[in-house]
Amino acid sequence: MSSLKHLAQSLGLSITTVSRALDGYSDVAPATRERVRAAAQAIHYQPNSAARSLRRRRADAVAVTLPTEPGRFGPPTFLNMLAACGQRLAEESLDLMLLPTAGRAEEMETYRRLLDGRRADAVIVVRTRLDDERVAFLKERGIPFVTHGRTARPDEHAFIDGDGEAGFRDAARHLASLGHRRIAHIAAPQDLAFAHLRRKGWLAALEEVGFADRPEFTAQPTEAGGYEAARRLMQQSTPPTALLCATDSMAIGALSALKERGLMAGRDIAVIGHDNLPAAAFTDPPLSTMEIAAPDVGRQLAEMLIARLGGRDSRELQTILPVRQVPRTTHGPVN
Amino acid sequence: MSSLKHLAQSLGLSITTVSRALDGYSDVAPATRERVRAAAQAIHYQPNSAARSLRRRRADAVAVTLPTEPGRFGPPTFLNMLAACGQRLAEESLDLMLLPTAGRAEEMETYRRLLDGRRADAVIVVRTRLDDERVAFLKERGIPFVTHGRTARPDEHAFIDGDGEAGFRDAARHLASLGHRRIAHIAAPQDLAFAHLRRKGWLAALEEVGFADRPEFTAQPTEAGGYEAARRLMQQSTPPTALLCATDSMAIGALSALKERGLMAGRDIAVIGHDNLPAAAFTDPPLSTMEIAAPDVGRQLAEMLIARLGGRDSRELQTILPVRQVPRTTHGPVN
DNA sequence: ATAGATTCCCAAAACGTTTTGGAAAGTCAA
DNA sequence: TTGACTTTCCAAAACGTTTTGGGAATCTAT
Repeated sequence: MSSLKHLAQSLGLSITTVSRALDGYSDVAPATRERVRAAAQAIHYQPNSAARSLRRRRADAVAVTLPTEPGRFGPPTFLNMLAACGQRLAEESLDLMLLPTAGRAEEMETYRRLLDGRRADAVIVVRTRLDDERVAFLKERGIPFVTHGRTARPDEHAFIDGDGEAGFRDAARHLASLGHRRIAHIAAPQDLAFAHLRRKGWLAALEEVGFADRPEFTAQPTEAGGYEAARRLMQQSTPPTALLCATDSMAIGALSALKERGLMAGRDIAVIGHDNLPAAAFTDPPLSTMEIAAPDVGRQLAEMLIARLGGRDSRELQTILPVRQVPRTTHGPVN
Repeated sequence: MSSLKHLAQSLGLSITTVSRALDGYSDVAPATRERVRAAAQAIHYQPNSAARSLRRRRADAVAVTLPTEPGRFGPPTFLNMLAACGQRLAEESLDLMLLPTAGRAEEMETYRRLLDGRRADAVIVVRTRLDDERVAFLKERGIPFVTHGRTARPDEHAFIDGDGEAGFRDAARHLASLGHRRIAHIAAPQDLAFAHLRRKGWLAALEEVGFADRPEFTAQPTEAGGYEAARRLMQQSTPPTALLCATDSMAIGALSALKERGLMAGRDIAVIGHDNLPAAAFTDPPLSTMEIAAPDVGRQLAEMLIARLGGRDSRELQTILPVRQVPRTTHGPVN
């Protein structure tokens, strides 16, 4: 059964030598090495991963737990990011494990099982919350990890994030410069770090230009959430003239609500989203939005994880990516 | 280091007894069993997964390879399906590994590494193609697997799929009954099984009612693809009065192209998609579409995988889920 | 009291690698 | 020829489980 043993027997060599030949050690004669390699190739030899992990004391796997609280989904492009990340990890022969969890208790349980059982060497934290118990747990345990999005204490761990705060500040400023005086924010739940920062950027711009009126509504980061929020905001006695939405999904919902009230985005009211989803270019009218100005967040995330596994200090691994405005039609002036 | 050894020492028992106590064997005294369990709980004992896999000769993991050919992405809801699948698998303590691959050569390489190295016990095949070398490989190797979508020979393996053929047949029939005479199909690449079946359903309905005119255009299953296809189809001298789109993403792109030509979907032309994406309810006008009439495809997929791992015959594991029409506004009559 | 069951436990052998600590043979300098 | 190096190989010990095949008490039935 044992493949290495098999190989050794068929070659008349010891297991040790075969192993070392395949790993390219210098204490095996070049001729032998080649002979072993050829034989290994011939029988499609692949070291048994469990045995290797056991001996080398590492799993060669990275885990990402996926909170699937009902009604809350990540952006549709999330899988693409994971895919890019996984591809880079694969180059280091690290596998990506996807661990969906429902509810926080279950999530911590999963973490424990994972880490006490040495099933993964490192962890990716997504849908990061401002105050995130997962981060606390991982720090305490000393497991390498990178968060996608910041926590309230980002200086204490590795993370990668877009500069949503600047993006929303810039967008709100721009709207103000176009003459908007009532710039509303359609917010995502504020325990999520990205949602908090985007709101913060919006708020900063409003304070800056001295608008006391700061209409906002918080909803789930989905089309339905955006629809509901826009409907509510437009019901006010003096409704906003601009809607700055935490995500494109919300903006798409908002567009639909506006249409129902006979308003045309980009003419009667401004709408801006965030993410630049593929669908955003095809809404009616085409959605003005913003996006992280890096084509390969997933890959960079992987890179940081690899660095972390290689012992790099987490304080050197804190990336804030610039956010680029993608103006289309819906941000137009109202007056 | 060895945790089981640690436990044994601290309890004054043998490793064997501790192991068997935790596994609930009957040849350990109830009192001892409880003592061991308490101690294990106290130190958060989790069996080392590599050691366990090595000894039990199974990885307790299921792999899904994710083709990421440029320009082709899965539907945005794909991650949700995987999450649901992973959750069910977790209940059987099976982990889900996500292996993104670019290009088919790399994909087969990944399969080999995975299976020769005994890294996964079973495989999920997604983005199934009509003639799929992955399926051939897995069948030859005798690895349990389930495909998401059928191949050209679906009777020979386990699969789960929606009845896209019936869905598109029904939709086309309905359009014909509304008086449409030129019902076009916006198709996805025909090597993908789902795309082939949907086109087949459309074609069957047209043959049935005797329409000789069968306008169609094939594009990538994205908004951009749908946009391009719609534009092309509408340029014809006598353009179609209905667009049956392989996916909602394509339909969203098509809507945008129609709007540019001043056409209002649901009044001037009919549009129907497939998937019932969250965004489909919020397009303008709201998109008529269809969806798999099961809320838990991911879970069912997991269930089949588990059955397969339990030795169930693959011929008993072939699920075709009915497709339900979701009429909204865009399917309306043109005359 | 004794043979046979039953209950509770354990030593040791796997599983398939990697790595340690040599050993044997060959080379070279004196 | 001898001693010191090199080169090339290998036996054995891990890594932490699970499982096999008992063994020693204790209990039951005669």
